[in-house]
Amino acid sequence: MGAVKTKRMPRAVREQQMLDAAVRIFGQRGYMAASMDEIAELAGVSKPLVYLYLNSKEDLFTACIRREAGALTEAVRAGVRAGLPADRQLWDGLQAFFAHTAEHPDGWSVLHLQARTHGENFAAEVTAMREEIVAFVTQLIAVAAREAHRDPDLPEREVAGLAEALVGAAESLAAWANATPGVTARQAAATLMNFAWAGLGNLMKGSPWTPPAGEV
Amino acid sequence: MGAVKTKRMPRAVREQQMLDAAVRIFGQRGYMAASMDEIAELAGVSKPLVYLYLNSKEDLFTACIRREAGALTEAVRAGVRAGLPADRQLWDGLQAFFAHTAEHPDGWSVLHLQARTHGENFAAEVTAMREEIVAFVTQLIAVAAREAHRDPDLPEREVAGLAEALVGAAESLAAWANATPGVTARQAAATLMNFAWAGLGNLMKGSPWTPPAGEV
Amino acid sequence: MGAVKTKRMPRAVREQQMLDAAVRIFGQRGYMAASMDEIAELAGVSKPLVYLYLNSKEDLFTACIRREAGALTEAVRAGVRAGLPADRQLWDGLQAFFAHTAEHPDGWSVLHLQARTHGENFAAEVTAMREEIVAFVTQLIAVAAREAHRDPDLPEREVAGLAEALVGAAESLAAWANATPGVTARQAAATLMNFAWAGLGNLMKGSPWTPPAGEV
Amino acid sequence: MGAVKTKRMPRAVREQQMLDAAVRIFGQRGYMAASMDEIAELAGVSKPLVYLYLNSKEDLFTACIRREAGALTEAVRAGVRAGLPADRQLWDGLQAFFAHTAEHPDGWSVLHLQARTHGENFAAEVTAMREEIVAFVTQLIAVAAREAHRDPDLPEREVAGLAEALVGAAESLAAWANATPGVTARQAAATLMNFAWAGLGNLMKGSPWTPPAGEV
DNA sequence: GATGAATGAGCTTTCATTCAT
DNA sequence: AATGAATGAAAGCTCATTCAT
Repeated sequence: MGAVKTKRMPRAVREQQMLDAAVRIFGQRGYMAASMDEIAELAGVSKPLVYLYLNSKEDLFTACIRREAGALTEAVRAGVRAGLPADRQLWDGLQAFFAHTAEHPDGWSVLHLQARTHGENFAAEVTAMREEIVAFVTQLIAVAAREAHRDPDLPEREVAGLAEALVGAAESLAAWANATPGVTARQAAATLMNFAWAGLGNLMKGSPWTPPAGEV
Repeated sequence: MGAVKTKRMPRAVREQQMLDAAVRIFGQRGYMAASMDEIAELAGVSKPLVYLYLNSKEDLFTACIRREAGALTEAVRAGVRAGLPADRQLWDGLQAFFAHTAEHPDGWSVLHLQARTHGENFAAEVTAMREEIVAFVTQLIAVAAREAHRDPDLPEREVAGLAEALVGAAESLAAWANATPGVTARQAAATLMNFAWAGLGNLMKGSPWTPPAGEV
Repeated sequence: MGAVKTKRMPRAVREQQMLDAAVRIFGQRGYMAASMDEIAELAGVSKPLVYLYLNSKEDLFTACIRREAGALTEAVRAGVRAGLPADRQLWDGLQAFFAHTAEHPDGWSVLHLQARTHGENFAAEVTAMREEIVAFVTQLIAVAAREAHRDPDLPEREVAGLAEALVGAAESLAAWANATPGVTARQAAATLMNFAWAGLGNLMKGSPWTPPAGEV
Repeated sequence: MGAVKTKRMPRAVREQQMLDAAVRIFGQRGYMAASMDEIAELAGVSKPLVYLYLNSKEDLFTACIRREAGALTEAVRAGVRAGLPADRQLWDGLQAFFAHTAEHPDGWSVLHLQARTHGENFAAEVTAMREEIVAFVTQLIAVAAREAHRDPDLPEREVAGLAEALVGAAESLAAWANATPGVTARQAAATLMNFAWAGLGNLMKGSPWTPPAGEV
């Protein structure tokens, strides 16, 4: 027959199907425009089952945010190896970040656009993840400063601002790379590394940052 | 007295009141969660009048976007004087940008968050404005390269990516500055200039970009 | 310049303009779907003026019905000359009726369709006119019976039913003639005369009614 | 007990209840004046259920038209037996028609008044049914002509006009019979048969059409 | 004689959510 | 484990109607 309506699956599996559907719908329509009807239909289940498992639209959306946030941080974490020089760690992390967002546009839409536009509660979920990433970058900058024997230390707030700017630039480039055909994750990462590490000033003088040799 | 229900005003005035109210509600609630009832009430008029003048929720939102986009670009334009060195122009422009977004948080929310999350038509309105700004920055980078006698020229796509990153970082810092008490527009602009002009690498070596002397 | 907005005209003229517009809109859109806005615009005046002169939507519609009913009965009356034989009077009246309805489709729509579909009050207005016409036809039938020396008289209710059927057939043919290209008022009248005067039975036997000679 | 709020019934049943209510309200108030609220209330359900099952006001109205049109043609069809003489078939059909319209005044109002006054789409639904009936009558007239050995044949357009007139007269008499106390379906049918078959001319001469003998 | 400004009331439609099985 | 049947509440939008000039 073909697309038989598969029935009676364990709860964990069903839940993932529902989240898959929800992320897709939320990512494409937006939180408010998404209807529980559509999500249930895409998930291939009845609406009451969605409510039985996920409780409410709010809870469902929160679950989506959490899952996608977890997946993204996990992808970045997996791309970075501690112990390497700071710029190498940043380079690896950025590549992982751009690759993941390119592969999961709906998830990225949920995190970057939808969650931030529909109330403090949802925004807070993303903020938590974002702060984790900002903290990682902050610490990388501090390490780099130490590696460069910078003295005195950069003021803390200054570092925070720089990390914020770096992360913001990355988020923005993710959208740009997704929207501009022919821009790969690697290119996006390289552009950002140049911008961040060498700075426009150095670029002008012809001394850009260069990707580490011997990479895949 | 105070908020007396003022009556019978010319259309142009009423329209501005409605846009004021709409920007506030849209900025705080989001496009979909905003109700025409609430907007009308905040504007101090009945709903039919809103429809009579602004036509529909979509048209009202578009009108908000256009007005706020115009105000923002105008503010930046007014902050920059052509003829000055590129870094000075960027510095002035960033200060104007951060000052304006700090003073009009709802307008900024409409442009940066709401308009991009609710359909291509709205997003296109913002994209138009954003491209204007990106073009301005792109040209500044090109001028800077010429001033620095960079040879050969930076590839075009590379410049586009850099401009994109710079603008993205600025947008991100605007939100950060608004949310972090004690961060002024000037400080946000300085952080970003450092990041962009000197680059993290130079910062590490202790040679940051410095604001031009003799400023207000 | 061209369509200058003519201003300040005597009340009677303005009222006719309004009724013209109203008949057109009511006839095409229907009573409920017609909006006072549209009528005022088509009449070239502001809405308050319509209310000043015609009072309310209901009154306006009633005024339309009365005017169009008057025009129709007047047209039929003008087509008939008393003193002629009954069939000649009927033939003349039918021609006048079909000619008038063909020339005033919106007015006919108001009378035949709209007025009967929107409440007893409006329907009653039309019924008054219709009864006048039915009475005229009833009397023609009675005259014809006398001319034919029919004995005994047809029962009254029977005559009423026949008149009703004749008028109903005429109304129906009016719509049919308007909708069927190439059918003239004269042809419609001839078809109905055949049907009514000769009857299908006679038609079958090859003895139809024939239009009176020496006509225009 | 009585009108207990019966709950939880199968969809098909509920749909019929909704159509019953809708025909009643549409028939009495008219399409536009009918409110979905009122229909839902009369059907004993909530408004969302009406929309869930019938989709929209337009679709609901169309469903009403279709159901009532089907019921009417079915009633007429059931009243007529092929193989009998043409006048007998017409006589039977008319009786069935007048009986059905008398028993379902709201349905008849929907078909005859409302559907024709509110847009081409609705009118087209009725026109389809009406054409079926006109075609039936047209063919009866043709058969009658053959039975009477009429030579030459009546021109086609003439027959069409006659059928149109006959049907129009029937429609008109239906309203008249409903509104005139004491007029039965049988009497209405007899009046129309006289009018149509004998013609007024023959009636005058005292040779009316007579109902077939030995009828129920 | 004529109008720009304004509104109360009501309409169709949709949605998140629950009940009974 | 799963669903067909059902709804309270609210949203966007329109309309006949009036006020103040």
